[in-house]
Amino acid sequence: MRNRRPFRAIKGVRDILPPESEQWNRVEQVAREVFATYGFGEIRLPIFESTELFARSVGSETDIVSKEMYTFADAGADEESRETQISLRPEATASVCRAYIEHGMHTWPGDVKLYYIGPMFRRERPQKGRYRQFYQIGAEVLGQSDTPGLDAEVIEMLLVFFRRVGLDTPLGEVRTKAAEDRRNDSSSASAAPPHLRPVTLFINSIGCPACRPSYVEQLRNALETVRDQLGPDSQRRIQTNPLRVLDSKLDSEQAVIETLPRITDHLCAACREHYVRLQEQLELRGIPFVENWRLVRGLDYYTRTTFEVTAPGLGAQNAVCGGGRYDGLIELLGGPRNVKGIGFAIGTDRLLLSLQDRAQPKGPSGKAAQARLDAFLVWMGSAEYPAAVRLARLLRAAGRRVELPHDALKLRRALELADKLGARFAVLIGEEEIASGKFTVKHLSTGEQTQCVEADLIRHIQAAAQN
RNA sequence: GUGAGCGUAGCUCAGCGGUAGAGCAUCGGACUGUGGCUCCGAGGGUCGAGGGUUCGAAUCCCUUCGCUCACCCCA
Repeated sequence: MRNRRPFRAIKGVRDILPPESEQWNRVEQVAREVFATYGFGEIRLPIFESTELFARSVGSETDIVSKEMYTFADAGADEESRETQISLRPEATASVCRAYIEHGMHTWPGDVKLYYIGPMFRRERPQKGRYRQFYQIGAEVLGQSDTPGLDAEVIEMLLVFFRRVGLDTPLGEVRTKAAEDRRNDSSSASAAPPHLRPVTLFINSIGCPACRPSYVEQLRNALETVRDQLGPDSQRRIQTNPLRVLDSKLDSEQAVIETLPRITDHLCAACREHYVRLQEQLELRGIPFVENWRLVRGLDYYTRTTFEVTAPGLGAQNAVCGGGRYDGLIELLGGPRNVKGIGFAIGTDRLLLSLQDRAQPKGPSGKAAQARLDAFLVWMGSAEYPAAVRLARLLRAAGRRVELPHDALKLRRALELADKLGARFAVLIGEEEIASGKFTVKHLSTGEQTQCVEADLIRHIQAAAQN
């Protein structure tokens, strides 16, 4: 603490340090594997885009665009250019759509399935599970198809991922005839114990340009009649965005909101049909869901299907994933007509929070627990150092994790360090070892010590690492 | 943008008017080629910052900054 004002991370951003960063890599790796089995390929996107892209797609009246984006003028750009205003991406669906159009992906065979992994930026007040730089794992399907089976498969993939990564995710088997018969045979239905607090899937349909406007008008009228029972935020939204009133959390507004007209009662025939069939498709896949007519996503581009997954252990911000269908977005951004889209975004920070919330105090803890060292090389004098360097290179080439101190340490000190770093073996390289050509290998948890030549030593350490 | 709680050593915290402490961690010693245990010792703080009250402030008051949680909104 020498400096008067040491540098600190900017508000709302944070470092993810080694033991935890391994979990992040694991989670992201599972996503890659699961998504690949569903035919998705990774798209790597720019961190910033034209501000206009987000204004058009997410919606210029949304909170995200109107007050949460990190926007700046690109210094080198032409004053007249539309590209002058740049924003750090607050979400990635807009970028995926831009890339889809830019690269003519509508000519690709079949549906275009893409996933992305990376940071997003929103200038909000930080709180538990919410950061100004946060991370998302997202997936999008773009193409001609808008069949509910596709929506259901995207949700299935999401839940398979959650389960693989270790969240308690209720996910039954696919309901074939044979599966139904088996189910009926077993007398006791195996309901999940309530204390497990599994993730919950909420679904809704928010209609399409054919039916939503008239519903919004009805809702607005209904809201006007109860205006005096609403708080200032909700009163303001009666004009700006009546749908947003629905997901208010104010206790004082809950009773009134329950009396409002519900969009699911005002869908057009096509949207109604789509929503009903979505539910059938979810049931077919053994996916439990909860209808939530108040689930209104905050982005303008959504149509029909919207969904959200909440997980335990997260505080007030308990949504780990949000998603939905956005059938008009590609065209809105100047792309080809009739390209439909559906996708989701998982909040990685929140996912990790929920995983860490599960009690899991097994095994060694601390720095030593994660990346376990296979060997700590102990050399006694500068004459033995070259032999240690050579051995380190050989062991590492074999894939072992090796620590080689580069300053002379007393033996006592070296073994103590090896122990603290959680090494499995200490290899002693001193005068005796050089003279005999045999290294001394000490197994640190048992204290057993043996002597062996280089080839045997490597085999020995390899073998122990395989279990 | 609004509200509440909290800021003392690297970490977790005690002290709450009399001039800075503990545990853990780090480093050294007891212990010259044998770690985990024990014992001894050391380093490390403008008690978040600024102002006020007082003979005297880490302690009381005000302001400010930071962190956390919540509202808002979203992942």
